[in-house]
Amino acid sequence: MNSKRSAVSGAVIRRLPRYYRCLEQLEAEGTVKISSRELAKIMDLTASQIRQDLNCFGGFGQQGYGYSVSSLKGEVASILGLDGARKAILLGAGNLGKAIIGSLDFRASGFEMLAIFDTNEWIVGSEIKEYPVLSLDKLEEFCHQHHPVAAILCVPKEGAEQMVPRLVELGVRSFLNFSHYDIDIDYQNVAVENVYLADSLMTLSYKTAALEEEPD
Amino acid sequence: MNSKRSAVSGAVIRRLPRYYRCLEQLEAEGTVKISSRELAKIMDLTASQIRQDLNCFGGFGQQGYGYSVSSLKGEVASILGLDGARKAILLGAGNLGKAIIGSLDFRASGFEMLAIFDTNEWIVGSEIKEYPVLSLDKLEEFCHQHHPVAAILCVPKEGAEQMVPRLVELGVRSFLNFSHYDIDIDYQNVAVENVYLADSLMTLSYKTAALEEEPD
DNA sequence: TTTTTATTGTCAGATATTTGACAGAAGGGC
DNA sequence: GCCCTTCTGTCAAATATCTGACAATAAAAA
Repeated sequence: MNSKRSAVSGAVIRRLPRYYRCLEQLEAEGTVKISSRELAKIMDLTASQIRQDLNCFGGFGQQGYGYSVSSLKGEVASILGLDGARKAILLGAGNLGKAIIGSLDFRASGFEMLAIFDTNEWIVGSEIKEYPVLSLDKLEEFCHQHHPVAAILCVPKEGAEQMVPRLVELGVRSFLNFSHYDIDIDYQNVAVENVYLADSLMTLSYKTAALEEEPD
Repeated sequence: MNSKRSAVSGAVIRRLPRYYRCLEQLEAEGTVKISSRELAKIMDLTASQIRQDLNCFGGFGQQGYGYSVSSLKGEVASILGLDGARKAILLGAGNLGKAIIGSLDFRASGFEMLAIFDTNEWIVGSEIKEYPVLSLDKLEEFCHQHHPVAAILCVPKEGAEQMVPRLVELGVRSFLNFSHYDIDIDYQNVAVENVYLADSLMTLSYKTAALEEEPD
């Protein structure tokens, strides 16, 4: 089933975490089975879309019954790679970096967070939520020793611009990018997930303005 | 030109902030004019798409010349409503809330941030980056007096679930939602922009796993 | 002033994504 | 054990989005 991975469209992939989240909650509520129709109602999608999305990876359902919540959750977790423990580091221990460290569960998302890097000598040597804060000068040394594959960039644009080639050189292959630097530059074999918070705020501005115009 | 607003697809709207960001940088670099082809190269899109995107709102270019960077930037700003000052509040002064307050420029994104609300009595009464932190108990009083139209939700899922109807009741019409509560529930005349940070991390996990599988 | 070149706005075709329809498999009642 | 109902997997049609092509137009060059 995983062999199809490359053929799966981005639209489907972006929905997977939401499926997972929803299944997690259903399981917590004690729901044992669910039909595509019920799930569609909860998630505000069409039943057809859900069946088609899941079928990109395999036939997890059973005709006349539906899907087993726990086993489907397991399948989605496996597709997303949440059962892995890929080594990751975070760069930039400012407000945003601290917020990310504090609010995301790396383990539950398939990563093992190793350390936080920053240039601020005042916090280097301390710990943030169990993770050591190291000096950026030690990046090379650290990477050669521990080989992290993923990096979370919570640094300003200029920082990211300099950091990305350096990290790629050190073997980091995937980036969660919170800076406003577009890592669209196509490195081969590098995965990027951009989160542009400022863009979201502007999109909200647009939507708010649109509301005022036509309160239909 | 704004009359077409409702007909514009979401795909186009989500690209607008990136256009704006790019034009801002070009202007800062002193670029006066730009053709769709040049812009396409910078943004890694097709020239055709750029021309079509912009034409949703009006013909801002000039044949044989291209687009004036500064005037196009102005047009995009106006489309996004960045020239406005819509009153906004932020709920939840935890790590994430502080990070959002610290890293986003509300004024530049069309909003006027009025205040931050939290339940933690230790910080109520203090200020975070010029904005007062108020008790959630004062929400009704505050809203009746100042009429904010937008709210940024940096609270946990349960908090958001309770807060949204309360805020809608108080006249808040648009939400930037960082909680994992899906405000898909269709209130009429309410705009929502969801930012699911945990989803982004899972998506990165998927992409990282995919890299390992086929390093082609 | 005329010609050449650059570049837009627009349209139609291509591609991607979503939806609706239905055959066939599995469960549940009688 | 048989029938009825439920529900999946899949296919084809509908819709949305993107791309390539080109006439029309403005600037630049001659």
